[in-house]
Amino acid sequence: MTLDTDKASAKAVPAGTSTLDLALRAVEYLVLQSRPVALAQIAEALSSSKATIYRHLVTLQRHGFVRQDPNTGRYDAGIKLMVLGEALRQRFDIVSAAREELMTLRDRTGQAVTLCDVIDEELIVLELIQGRTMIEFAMRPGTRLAFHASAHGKIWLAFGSPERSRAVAAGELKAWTPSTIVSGEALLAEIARVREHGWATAPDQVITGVNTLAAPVFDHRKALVGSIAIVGATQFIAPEPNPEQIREVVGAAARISRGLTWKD
Amino acid sequence: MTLDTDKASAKAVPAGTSTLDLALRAVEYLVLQSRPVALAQIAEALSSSKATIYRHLVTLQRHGFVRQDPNTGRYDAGIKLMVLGEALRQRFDIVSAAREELMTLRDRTGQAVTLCDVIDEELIVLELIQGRTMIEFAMRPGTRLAFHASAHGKIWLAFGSPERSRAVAAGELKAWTPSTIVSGEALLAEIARVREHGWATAPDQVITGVNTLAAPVFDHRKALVGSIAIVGATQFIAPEPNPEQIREVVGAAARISRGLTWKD
DNA sequence: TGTTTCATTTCATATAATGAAATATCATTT
DNA sequence: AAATGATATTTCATTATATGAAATGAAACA
Repeated sequence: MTLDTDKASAKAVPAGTSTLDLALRAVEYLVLQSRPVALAQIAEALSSSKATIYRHLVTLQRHGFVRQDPNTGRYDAGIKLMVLGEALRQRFDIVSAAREELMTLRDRTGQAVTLCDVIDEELIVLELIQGRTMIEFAMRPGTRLAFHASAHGKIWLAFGSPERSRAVAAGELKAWTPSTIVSGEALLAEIARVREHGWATAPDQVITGVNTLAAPVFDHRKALVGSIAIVGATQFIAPEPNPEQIREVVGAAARISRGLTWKD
Repeated sequence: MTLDTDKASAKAVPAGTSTLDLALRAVEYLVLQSRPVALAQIAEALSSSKATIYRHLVTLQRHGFVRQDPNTGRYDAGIKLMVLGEALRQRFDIVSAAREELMTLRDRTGQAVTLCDVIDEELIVLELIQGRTMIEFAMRPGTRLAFHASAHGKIWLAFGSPERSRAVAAGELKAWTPSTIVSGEALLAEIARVREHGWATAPDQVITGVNTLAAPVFDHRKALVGSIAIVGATQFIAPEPNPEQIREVVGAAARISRGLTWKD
């Protein structure tokens, strides 16, 4: 039917509720602000009336998504978002399946360890086992990573669907540091190398002075379900990591994979 | 005007939007489920129609609060909750102000370190610097703690508003372990002791075999703005902690307090 | 005491959410 | 290859309910 195309171009809103849309925008707006904001300001930012926003805030507050500063009466994002975020994170099977191996990996390598998963084409940090450095604060659970500029991402490009790697290589490749791979061709070559080796690195490609060494986790059907990595200063994880580090990371990933075998 | 009272008793809903309320209940429902659920099931659980829920889910999905399983078409909570949760956590001033001291404290004591704050009368873990044990997984940022059954909580009762400690002592005191303080009288005595010492412990009171040693962080006006603690096996943090541990925790708390002095 | 800055409530209006039922889509089974 | 069953999705008439302008209230400030 050609109507679909017409509709899509004419009215970009196929279904949904505008009331809810406004309310969600209010929540996101509040999270972005760094301090509580006045009702009038929210209403103006969303080009809506104070009364409307007010009623939404009341409902949002009742659910804990929004809070009101007891002193100033201004509104702010509520802690429910933090609580729900953590509850959601815990729900990923791989998080509990990998936990012990990740701790062991950190203790054996001395570096911070991260676990990532792709959810709706977004590369998300699900777990961080801290080392002794501060760099890892950039790798908190809930953080989104770039496919082309992270060791985790390269694992997902090398062992995930070909569509994804093609799409990423063809898209815009933002440079985070001077070392970030920005050419599609170079990226595809790097992906091939990663596939061959079975592990990936990203020296100076996310943060200068920091390197990551990642390996893939598969389920019983050989489908990629996660990636794990050690993260540390280039001083500890060289651009060409030492064989023992590689063995540790790849080995831990393989053991987690094995642990997933008997699962659905 | 007496009408207010009448209204309040007759209709408990003073303001707000029912549409939004339904949508938020849908989000919370999805977070609670451990797997994606079918539209019909959500509609039934919230006693609403499929069409209504569908449209809400579309909007929620557009904002990332909800995702749809590409294979089954079923709905699930979206990662936006995780991303927003982490963004929100970062916004608390005390988190960045305390970061370095907390790292130092962990390195000097060898134990995991936590930072808590009270937001809208809820005691929330805002930061966790991991040690080498697994117990700390129960103390992730976003976790809610009980005032009467945690070292952090006792700090907030001892150095916070008298109304709070009175209310908590008078309320129900849930027993998490056999060692949890369940009598209001005993709790008040404990609070007095904490206030006198300047630090609190909770041996076996949250999880058996685990102890916590907490101290208060104040702002320039001597108002309580946070609490920090070391968390570890009772083996490492005795019910009566050794003087050095106490000195470390109380000292770190004092330094963080001092760091807040020049701030608003 | 007057002034500003907020939140909150009221009320008439029509916008926009609603539910029942029809339809589409897809995977799996026969 | 056709049938089945699970699911999402769209349609449409109806009115419930979200809406905005303006009035009010409350509190902090000078």
